[in-house]
Amino acid sequence: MSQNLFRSIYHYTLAKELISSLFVRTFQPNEFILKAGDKIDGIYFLLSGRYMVSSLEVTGKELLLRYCQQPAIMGDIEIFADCLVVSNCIAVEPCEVLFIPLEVYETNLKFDSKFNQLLLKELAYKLLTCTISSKVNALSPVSVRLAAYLCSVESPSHVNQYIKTNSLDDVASLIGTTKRHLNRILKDWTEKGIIKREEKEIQILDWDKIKEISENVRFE
Amino acid sequence: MSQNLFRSIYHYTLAKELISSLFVRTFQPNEFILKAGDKIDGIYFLLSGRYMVSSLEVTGKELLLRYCQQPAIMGDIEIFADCLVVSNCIAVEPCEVLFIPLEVYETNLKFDSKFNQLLLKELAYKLLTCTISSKVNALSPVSVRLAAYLCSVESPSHVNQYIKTNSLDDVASLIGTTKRHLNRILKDWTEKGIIKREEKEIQILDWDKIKEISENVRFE
DNA sequence: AACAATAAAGGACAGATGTCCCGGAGGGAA
DNA sequence: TTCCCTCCGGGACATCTGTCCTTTATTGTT
Repeated sequence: MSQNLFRSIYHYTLAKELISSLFVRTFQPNEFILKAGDKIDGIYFLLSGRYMVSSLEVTGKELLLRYCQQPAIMGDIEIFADCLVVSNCIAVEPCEVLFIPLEVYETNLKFDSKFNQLLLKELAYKLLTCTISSKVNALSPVSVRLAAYLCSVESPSHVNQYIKTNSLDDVASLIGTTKRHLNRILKDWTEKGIIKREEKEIQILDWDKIKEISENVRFE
Repeated sequence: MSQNLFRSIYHYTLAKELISSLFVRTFQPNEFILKAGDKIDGIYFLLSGRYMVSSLEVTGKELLLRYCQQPAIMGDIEIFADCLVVSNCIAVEPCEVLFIPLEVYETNLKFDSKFNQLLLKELAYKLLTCTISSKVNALSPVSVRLAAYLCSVESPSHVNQYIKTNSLDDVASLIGTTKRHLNRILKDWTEKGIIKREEKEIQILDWDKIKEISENVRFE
């Protein structure tokens, strides 16, 4: 998919103003790539790294919508649904992002059907996964969502079976529950020997069990 | 939006094979327009009527994803995410649907940027609403979801404040709960004079109250 | 070191929701 | 009419989850 992207953009390398208007931004972990409520200024293509998408509720709760890795596009919903940024996009690893200003899209890429196909594919994929997580949120208990969260967070940089709980409170609001309840579940898992808690970290002793509990749900 | 659709399609009225390959299908209430698991054969544009989108869970539960009215497009997710039909689309009113076979899209419309913009807009809109319902499913109690369901179902043909409960069981699974629990809520509302139950129907006495309970959530 | 401020874990309780099941109403067949 | 079957509403109970609060651990300050 990313090849298509570059092939598609490559068409325009002859147009100097296009080349010069594209640039790569980098974001550090916990940095906002997009912030809910902001006005959208272009299309963002993730080149490397991982970010998470979450939304802030009226209740003050933050709800995790999904984790994304390359290829992933930000800003598409807002541009086509013509609305303000609806969800926060927050880097969880250092992220390189190719930025295409809105004007450049409007004047150059809007009429490129290859590029549009790329956008269509991305939106369809997002919708597919959103549909799934909508169902999960409706029907799965917290233990499943927590296991799914752990599986989703697992990444090459975490192979060491340690998950930094960037505060249990955060994790709780991300999956739509409370710290109190997470503690209950973690205690239960500890007694069953699935995990071990030490310091501020959770050590997963039995990944297979966690995966089993997650019922194959993933936030991605 | 539908004007755009027709303008976009109008471009091709000179191509006889295109004209002859487009046709309108009609579906009666409760008839499947798309059935989960089927192979997708084209793009469907709703011209009139209403349908609902629901998905069948492994648990055997059916979960309501949204209600749709014109303008609405079916088949786009499946075509662009290249997958089998993911959700059932079931007519709830007589529906007229313009059908564009996949080959016609591939050979004629795929390169029409106006048409693609239309598709992008639709997908972005769906994603926006799906994001919202995902949050609702995660954070709203059943009473809110039930009120929201009633408000979503309310339509010109239902002005008479009667909602046919196409079996409480159906409604229950649609909003991701059980009939038992719906009965609890309905009993409570009855005692508060918000509704009245008679025969197999629910009469809404106080729409304002229902709307208040729904917290502005809608399945559409 | 002693104290104060803050955060984390978990107990107690309440409310929301699911499961199981029973009894009554309605409808069809003999 | 009588019997039987099915469906519906709701009681009883269990489980899941949230809220409130206490206790303990941790960290920073003097």
